[in-house]
Amino acid sequence: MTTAQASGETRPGGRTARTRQAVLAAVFEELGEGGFAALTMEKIAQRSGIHLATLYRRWRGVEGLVCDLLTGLSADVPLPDTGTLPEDLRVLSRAIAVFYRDDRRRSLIEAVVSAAVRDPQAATLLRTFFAERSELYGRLVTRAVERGEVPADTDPEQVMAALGAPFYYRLLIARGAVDPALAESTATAVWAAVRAGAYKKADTADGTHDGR
Amino acid sequence: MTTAQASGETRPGGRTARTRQAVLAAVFEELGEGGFAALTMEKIAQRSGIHLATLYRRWRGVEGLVCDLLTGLSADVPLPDTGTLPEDLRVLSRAIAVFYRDDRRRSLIEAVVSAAVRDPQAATLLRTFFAERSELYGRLVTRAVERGEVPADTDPEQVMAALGAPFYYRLLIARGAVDPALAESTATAVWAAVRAGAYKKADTADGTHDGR
DNA sequence: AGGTTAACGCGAGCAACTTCGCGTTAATCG
DNA sequence: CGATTAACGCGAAGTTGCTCGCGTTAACCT
Repeated sequence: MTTAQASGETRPGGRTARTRQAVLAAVFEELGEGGFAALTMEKIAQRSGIHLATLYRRWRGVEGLVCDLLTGLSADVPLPDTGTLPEDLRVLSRAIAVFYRDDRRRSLIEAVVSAAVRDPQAATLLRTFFAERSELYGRLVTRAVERGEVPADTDPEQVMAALGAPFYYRLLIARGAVDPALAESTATAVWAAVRAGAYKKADTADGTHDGR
Repeated sequence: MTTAQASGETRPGGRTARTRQAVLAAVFEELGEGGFAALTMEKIAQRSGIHLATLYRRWRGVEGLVCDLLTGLSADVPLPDTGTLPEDLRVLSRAIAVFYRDDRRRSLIEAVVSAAVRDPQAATLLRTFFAERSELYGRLVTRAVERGEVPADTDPEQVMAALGAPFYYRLLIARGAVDPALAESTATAVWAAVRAGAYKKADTADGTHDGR
């Protein structure tokens, strides 16, 4: 009891981090070849060189793996700031389209959505992940409100959901390619809808919008 | 060889149809309680009273079951015809929202999307199913074009995709309830976008738009 | 440097899912 | 009405996926 490390300490440095990186890299590459359907624990073990039992111990299964990969997916898409909302929307929309041109990223989203249907833990992760993104990119809208470009009670999160929705419809339902045309039409549509006041706050609840 | 029924004939009448109906009903109810995650072949066998081996023989697995159920899902949503496109869009949007208030329907869509990620056959089914629906409800837009309400080269299928997208985003990504507010904002947004000409045909291809 | 103990490698063992062969039931037709 | 044969019921066998116990490696601390 003289030592400080005592009982159940976690040990994140060195080897642990290295195996994690190797495994997640293997998952990402494997997703590129055959998608989630072909994603077997055994294949990942082979490709990463990490033993099968270790994978099950740390990640429980393929659901856990893709979830971990999603959280580690850095926000490669920068926050646009062109000065006007329609341009910001267009830039962001194009960036999303480019983002999903990569089969590995596309398959990753498919995988997490599929996992979320089966596993409540994955569902929570997915929800919070996109909520954070919506909040982050919602700054575009907040700035536009401050500039007086759009109605003052425009809800940034609704706008960002509207911007993303067509892409995920294309990915998951229509199951077609995410092409530049989709990016353009989506940006145009959202801008028109925002101007028309389609995304006002508290459509369902009444009152108490902050008077700041 | 004198008989006409000869070799490998299928036999759709009577018992076969009855078991199919019993099984699909069991799947539908089971989806209501616990969703796709809790959908086990054995549970369906118990609830429907059909033997496990029969289920595997006819449907291969849970993916096949939910796919069959989707195709049998009759179009309960009628085609609106109020006289103006914005009203038609609003009525249809509300109908979709009501449609997905039923947990069984919601879980069914989740299940098929999840299955489509894993099974190419389910993916094809999903794509064609929604393509047919888009084509069907696209008549709303075609009529509006004929009335001169919207730009002549408005693409009906794009409009219908735009109308559906926010609901599936809510269902699959945000994983929240489909509330009336979503229906209203979606209808308003799509109408504004259509007026702004966001959904013109052949954004990606050049030239040769038909001169009628 | 040396001790302690997470984290990993390894193979066997367990459990759930899926399929197979055969006998039985009930559509379909002469 | 009687013959034929899909489709189904039944239990057992086969396969896959996952877990467990134990020995080994290498971080972390003094």
